[in-house]
Amino acid sequence: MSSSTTSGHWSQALTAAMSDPQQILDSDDQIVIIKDKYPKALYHFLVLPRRKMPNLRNMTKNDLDLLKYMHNKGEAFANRANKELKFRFGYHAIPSMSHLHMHIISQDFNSLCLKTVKHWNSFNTKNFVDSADLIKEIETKGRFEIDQEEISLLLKKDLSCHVCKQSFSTLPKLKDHIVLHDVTRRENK
DNA sequence: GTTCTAGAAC
DNA sequence: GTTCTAGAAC
Repeated sequence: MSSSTTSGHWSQALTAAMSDPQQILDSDDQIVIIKDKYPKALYHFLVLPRRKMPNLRNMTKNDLDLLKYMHNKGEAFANRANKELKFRFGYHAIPSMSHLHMHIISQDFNSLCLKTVKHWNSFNTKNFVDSADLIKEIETKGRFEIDQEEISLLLKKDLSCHVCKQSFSTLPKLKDHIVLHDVTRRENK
């Protein structure tokens, strides 16, 4: 069988991971939590609903209960993993992998797997949709809107620090800079 | 999503 | 010469 058949294609890897007991960190009847295979920060996990969910812009109020459940499970999991670091919980507006997944990611971005401009911007522009914002917008407007063209431009735009907004010409320079910030922690004392 | 690597940028 | 990005992957 070819490796490019649908079930074996790279974009289906999350669906495969969900049914691999060795990869499951936590699960219940509604969700599964796994490690991101190429973590972009010290702590980087994914919350996946067991049932198939539409993509962000096809969500309706009927999906709110599960979205809230995923959010709460994600926050609890982050608290268990590390109480010092600041975390964000959210979805990529333009995801590469199939099967809806909520990222749980600490804001240190200290990782050798973070290698490209697109990596950086996918977590630090409007391509990263905070779970709380998604939920709020579906509650108030009944749906979530995405300007795909705007987002794909953002992914290529110049790099800037998520803490102080300083711009950098290359990713290595930005990575050298962000380690200087201690405000990736929850309390900046 | 990643790997590989050509050639642009420095 | 080295660093860095960006496009193909059959």
